[in-house]
Amino acid sequence: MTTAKRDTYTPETLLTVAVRVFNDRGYDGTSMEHLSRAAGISKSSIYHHVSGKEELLRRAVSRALDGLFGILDEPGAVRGQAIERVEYVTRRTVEVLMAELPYVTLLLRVRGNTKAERWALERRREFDQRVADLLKAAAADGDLRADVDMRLATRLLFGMVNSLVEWYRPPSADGTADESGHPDGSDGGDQLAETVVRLAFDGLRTSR
Amino acid sequence: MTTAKRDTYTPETLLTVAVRVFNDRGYDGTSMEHLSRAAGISKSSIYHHVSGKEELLRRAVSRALDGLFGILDEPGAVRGQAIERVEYVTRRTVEVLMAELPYVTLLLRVRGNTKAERWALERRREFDQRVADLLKAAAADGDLRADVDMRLATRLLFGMVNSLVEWYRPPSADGTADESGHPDGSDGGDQLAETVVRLAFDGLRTSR
DNA sequence: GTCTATACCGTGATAGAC
DNA sequence: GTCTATCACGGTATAGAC
Repeated sequence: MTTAKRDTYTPETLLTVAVRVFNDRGYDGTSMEHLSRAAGISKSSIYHHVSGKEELLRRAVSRALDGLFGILDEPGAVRGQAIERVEYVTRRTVEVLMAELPYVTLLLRVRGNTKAERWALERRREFDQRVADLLKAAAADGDLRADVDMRLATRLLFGMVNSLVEWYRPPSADGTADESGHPDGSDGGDQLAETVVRLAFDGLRTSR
Repeated sequence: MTTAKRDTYTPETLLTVAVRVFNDRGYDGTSMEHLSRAAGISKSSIYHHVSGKEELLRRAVSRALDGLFGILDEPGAVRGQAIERVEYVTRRTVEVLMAELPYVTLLLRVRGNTKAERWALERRREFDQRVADLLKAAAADGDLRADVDMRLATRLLFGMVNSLVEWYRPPSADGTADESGHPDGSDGGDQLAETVVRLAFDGLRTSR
């Protein structure tokens, strides 16, 4: 915050490194040894900043959940027709996924083995439920197809949206083409969110 | 195979148990101790049947991949209009996911830390590529929307389809209602595959 | 085919010097 | 704030008796 060059770690900067490794090897597949090598400091130095592996996980999923729940309080999510709110939340969820990619990635992969993980799963279900309620309202308005259960529709919608974490890679900061195997959006920037919404709501087929 | 009651383990029956635990705790989060307790035999007895944890993983993802690649050789996937073949493969993928749920679940969660995992990832990409080619053909026919890159469309389609492993639970054998938190399809049986196809290709919105 | 006992190593975490 | 040294534990895997 104060110094220009951060040469020493804070819990924040350490988190950045840790989340990257967690996403690479999986949380359970990551040892403190792995983290220490990635951070360039010794194992014991890590314990100077955080209480252990699980605190890093807690901080990471917290950040992801804050981003997602924040959407539900935005004007576009609370005002207007249900169908418009649904599309808004969908679009914003894609945007939050892109903006907080590593944190959300970790959140979506949590299994529930520890207390922090179970808490994360519970809050995720809460978020899904809130969105499912929105879908139900839009269906009641006659704006979403009546032949499909809206809980199922919500699951499939999130399945599509959340899959972003498996393949989306942010454009590199220096205009260089990203050749990391997983290509980046290739849609020009925020266009991706719009594409996802159109595909989810209007379908893959040629518009009739 | 020969005896009616299997009281002793074979690699096959052991695999059934192991895959369940892997999916529950994550592969890396599962120790041989966990497996031995779930199987009701000692750790060392497991090594009598399989060479170790990774062989169990290899067998599991193999089975999943066989199921998926099998689809591409079925008549419905090789004959007819591209758009029809795409819908067929999509529907069948859902069905294979349901039929081989635990195995495919494990496949879809593989991270790439070991050789077996990297091989699985590679074959998955191969399958995705084959389907992406089908989508491109259907787009060239003018049957899929021209405003979306078909690689992106394939990813989102698989995102939706593959999400099944996160929430679909097979109906219980004894007709009892499934109250396991994650409700089962609730769509009557094979209807689910049809619903996914309709949602993916025609969208969530009311048909115009 | 299953067991107990054990080898051996990597794990998360701590102590204490600098 | 970082290090080296060390601990107790749990991990995979093996040996050999029954």
